Amino acid sequence: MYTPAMTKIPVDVLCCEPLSSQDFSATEAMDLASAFGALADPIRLRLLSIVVAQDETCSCHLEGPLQRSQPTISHHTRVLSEAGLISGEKRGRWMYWRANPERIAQLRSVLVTRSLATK
Amino acid sequence: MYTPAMTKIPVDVLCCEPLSSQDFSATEAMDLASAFGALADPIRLRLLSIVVAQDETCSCHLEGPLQRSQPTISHHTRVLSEAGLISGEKRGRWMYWRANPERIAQLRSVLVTRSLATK
DNA sequence: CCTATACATTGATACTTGTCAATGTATACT
DNA sequence: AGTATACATTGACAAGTATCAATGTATAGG
Repeated sequence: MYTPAMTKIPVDVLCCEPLSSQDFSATEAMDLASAFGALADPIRLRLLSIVVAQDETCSCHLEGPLQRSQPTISHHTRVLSEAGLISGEKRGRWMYWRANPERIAQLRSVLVTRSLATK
Repeated sequence: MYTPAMTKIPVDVLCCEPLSSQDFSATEAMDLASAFGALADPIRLRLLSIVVAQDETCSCHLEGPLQRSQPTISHHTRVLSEAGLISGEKRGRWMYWRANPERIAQLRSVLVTRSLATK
């Protein structure tokens, strides 16, 4: 609302308190943003959901449920892996993927509803 | 590991159990992916961190800390708003932003380390 | 060796995105 | 009315991305 008494108050006070500090450093924000970027694709979200739900998941069993070609699945596992969300181990001809709970928990800890400084 | 006894076992058993169900529907994954996409930018992460830490945040006090032009700030608040992560209210000439705790909590609940089905 | 398999890489294409200058719009004060 | 302010929108451009066909690489079995 706007009352006549406010008309003489300086603009920055009228608007809101100026911001003094930031919770994230620029580099920290870049790392987290790229990790969230790995989750910013429906195929990768469903892929991660499958990997999390299972102890180990073979790449060969992702193409079917996710309805994507082998190179595309390989691309998505690579993105999730480089984001630190999953880790792969090759045994024989097969590639096995596991979720990285610590990294997932780190992203979860960022999604607070009070202040991101209390992470 | 690979033992001689395994050599006669069919490939799909050797590899791992085939996947039967999926935790996310395609449409559900798309909604969540776009929301995570809103977090996939360091400027927006820092912007959200500021908005969460304060009761209300005026757009005019974001350009300085985030070192971005006014149209760019407007763009990012719009992306976060359309993702449901923040809500804006215009009072007079100023735009005030608040965090949406429910939406943030929804994203947090997706980042589980056991099974995404138990969200 | 030779073939088949599982996955990675490359190349190409269409689409999306972050950024800002320029411009538009609504509000507030004179 | 006229001017200044706060923000949104448009347009343009460079950079990034999701996808798959084609190809490369390593492993397993005959």
